[in-house]
Amino acid sequence: MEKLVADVRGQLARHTGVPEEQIFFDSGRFGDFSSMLPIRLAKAKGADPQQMAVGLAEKIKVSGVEARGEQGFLNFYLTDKALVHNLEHLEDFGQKGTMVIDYSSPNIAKPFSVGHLRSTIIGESLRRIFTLLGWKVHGINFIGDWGTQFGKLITAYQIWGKGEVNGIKDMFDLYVKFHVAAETEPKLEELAREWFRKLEEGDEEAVSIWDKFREKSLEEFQKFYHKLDISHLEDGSESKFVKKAVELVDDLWQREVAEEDQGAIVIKTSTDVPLLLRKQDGTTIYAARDLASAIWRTQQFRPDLLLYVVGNDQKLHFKLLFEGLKKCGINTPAEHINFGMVSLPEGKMSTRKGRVVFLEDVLEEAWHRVGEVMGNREGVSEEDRWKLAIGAVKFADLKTHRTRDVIFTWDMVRMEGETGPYVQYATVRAKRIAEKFGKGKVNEKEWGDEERKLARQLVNFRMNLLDAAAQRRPDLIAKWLLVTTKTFNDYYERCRMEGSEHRVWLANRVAEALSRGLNLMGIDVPARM
RNA sequence: GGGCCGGUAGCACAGUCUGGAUAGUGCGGUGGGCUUCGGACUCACAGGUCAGGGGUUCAAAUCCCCUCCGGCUCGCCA
Repeated sequence: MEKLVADVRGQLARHTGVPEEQIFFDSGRFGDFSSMLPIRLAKAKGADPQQMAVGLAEKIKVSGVEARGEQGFLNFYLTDKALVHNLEHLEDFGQKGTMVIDYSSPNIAKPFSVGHLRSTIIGESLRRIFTLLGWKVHGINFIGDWGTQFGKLITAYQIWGKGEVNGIKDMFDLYVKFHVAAETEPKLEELAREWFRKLEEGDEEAVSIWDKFREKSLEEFQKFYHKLDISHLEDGSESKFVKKAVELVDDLWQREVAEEDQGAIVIKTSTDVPLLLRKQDGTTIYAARDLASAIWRTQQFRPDLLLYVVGNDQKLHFKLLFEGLKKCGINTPAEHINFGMVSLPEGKMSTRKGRVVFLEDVLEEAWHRVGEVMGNREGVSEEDRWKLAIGAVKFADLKTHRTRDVIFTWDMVRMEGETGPYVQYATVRAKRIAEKFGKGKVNEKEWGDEERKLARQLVNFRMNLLDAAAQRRPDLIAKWLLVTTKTFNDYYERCRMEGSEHRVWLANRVAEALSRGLNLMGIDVPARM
């Protein structure tokens, strides 16, 4: 498909003199892809757009593509034969480079909320998308398990928590208690700083308490990863880079890449804010560990690309970090894959104010709602039910434009309309047809407009996939899934598959394509629903 | 105050990069479709000053400028 598009673009460029990189195609509505180039050119020359479109259409000779001049537009239609060929090679991609994607990266001692979900789900989806495209992808979980807040936590533990910390909720209570008490007892902050310094110096007691917190938190995270089917994340915890960060800062200072400023160590940047690496009290801050980690990643994996799936609120941090990386001599392209922040109708989420939605509750609600829709339908296993619940949650999160802020409502676990279960339902249907009527047989000669429309939509997958990868936007795949589902449902409504080999064949292609698309969202297809 | 992002139907959103064909989709509302290859489906209708104003253009939701509203951010947190 891309090859055909590229060929058309090349010929168009040759015949018009417009550089290839200025030729863009719209896709979908008219033909398989289309261009408004004739209108632009005709305008410049004062010619008639439609005549120009027809003239250009005659000049484009790409096998498998029919060009038509329509209302001043150039619309390109794949021939039936080309459509079939593409349907049979929807997933052939060559080998690409290596990349490292930083995603999920929750903070320990804090509950997993719907806010943390986005990085995990978007990152996982990107990992799958790039893997399909032939990239070697390393997913890194930069778990937030270091920093001043652990000094606070240890302080709180010493005062109120002895021996009674069994889960994240307990840790969080300690954290909240500390903040409340610190308002009237400024000494606590000092104590916390002291404990953090001890921790960073490897003090036995501090480390053992910290270790306990860490272990309990990770246990809880693991539960979610299992449930969400996240299994390719490598542990790249922040704490692993403490020593490296300390050494790095010293080294950068000696080499005068970093400099002292108001008692702290910083790297100057193009903005008026420097990249702060070490505080006045001599302890490092997370930027130093981020930097050390990034350097480690480039040495360890030799990647062509570094991706960081982290929220909008850290845009400035990554701008500074990437500048710092360059100054350290790392020239690997690095991108901040920012995503929109989740808030509640009442306002910003705040765990401390109890204004937060926990992931656990969302999954439970989804599970509950699947049950409501399911009624007492038979043949739906426990496993299938979870696939639907998870499908609803993941799809709801992935379908909005990546960078857009989202307001959480319980619509997230809806089961009808533009939802995961809607797509899953169509996929199950298509699969059932395959089970019942077999593989069918390809025969495009029997195609009518209905078949063509469906085939076009399926073939469109490749362009959407490439777009989604290029823009790092899983939501584009989600959109494609919705349109494909709608197209298939429409087809299903009008055309009987039974007794028609070529239609059964097409239904098989639908089942494959939808399953693949859902897989890229991290969503499984249930056997029954 | 500076920087970045957003404002499209009652609600949630796509479309903005790269101006162009009738501004789309879902939820909610109203009214239809089961002699079913699975109704978590489907069809139709109602619903729009594309925040407001100005500009560029044959053509603006889309590009430029101004204003208003909301979010994020602006070194010793992560």
